Amino acid sequence: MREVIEKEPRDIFVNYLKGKGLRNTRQREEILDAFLTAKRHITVEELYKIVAKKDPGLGYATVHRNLNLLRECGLAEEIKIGKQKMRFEPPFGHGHHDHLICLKCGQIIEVSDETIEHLQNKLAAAHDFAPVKHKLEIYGYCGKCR
Amino acid sequence: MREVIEKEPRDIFVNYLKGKGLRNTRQREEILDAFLTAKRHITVEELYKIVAKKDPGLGYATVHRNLNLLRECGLAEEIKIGKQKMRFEPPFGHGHHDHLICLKCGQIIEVSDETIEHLQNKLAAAHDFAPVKHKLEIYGYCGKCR
DNA sequence: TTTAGTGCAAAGGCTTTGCAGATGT
DNA sequence: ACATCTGCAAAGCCTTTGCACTAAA
Repeated sequence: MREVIEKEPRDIFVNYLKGKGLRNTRQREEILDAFLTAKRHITVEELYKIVAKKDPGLGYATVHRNLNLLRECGLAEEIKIGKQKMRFEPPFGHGHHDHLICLKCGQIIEVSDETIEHLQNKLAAAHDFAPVKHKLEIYGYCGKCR
Repeated sequence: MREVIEKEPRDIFVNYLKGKGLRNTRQREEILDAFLTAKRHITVEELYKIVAKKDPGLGYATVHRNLNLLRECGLAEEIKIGKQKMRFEPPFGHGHHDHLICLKCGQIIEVSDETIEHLQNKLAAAHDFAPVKHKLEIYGYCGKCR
């Protein structure tokens, strides 16, 4: 009676591939798995090392190519803080991208609050904008570094 | 009777230089001016072209070096969206870093709302965190692209 | 005059691309 | 079978660095 709504990251990816006539390969599975399982904010190099450990022949370029696909379909987002390397962020908690970021030690605390959904809709409505998702980053100092 | 509180971007920069025993040069002035005057989210190349027009001998490396200083003292922030080039964002509206970003055309609408200040303090308080500033990005589709 | 800054060019570091062989569909 | 993928290595693109000269303080 109804289509399965694509909700799981894996489904989103597979559907995206299908929609573009792309194929699903062993390497794609491995990279997707590693990415989704990873700690937050993984670098390309970290991801490469993880997959290369299981699949030593896998190439760096393949990681890049697939990370680009993951970004295109909305599963990966780049973030860069200060001089740190670029990192890719997996989709946490179904659209919760709210972070407290320590300016000193770089620690990132993930938080969540409903208020922001309302705020999002309110701001969007005021600017003829259809919101899809948001990202909130609060910079400051964590308990240890204060 | 009282010190001038460093508030203007220019003062922040000059004080930062002083504090580190660095010098103020013609090139620094030009780059700072161009950066502060620039449209939002300028790329290194765009900034280079602006200053190089006024001062043809000025080198690319100098722009980079000074952009790094601007970042170190908190005046410049890197942002990257999708496959776009890295951009540097000047400090707008005294700490307002709230954007509506169109997923299709890439347009960035700057917005501002007080609610978020409260939200920031609330979230920070709940995690033993001392907030300094925030950045909110709402992704979606603008009126034209909807 | 002393030390940091600049410009240039070379070096680095990371991402993308070209190609031949491998592999989903 | 046919078009896409992969792995490798080369090419590209920015950013950073080394050095001799210039210029703030």
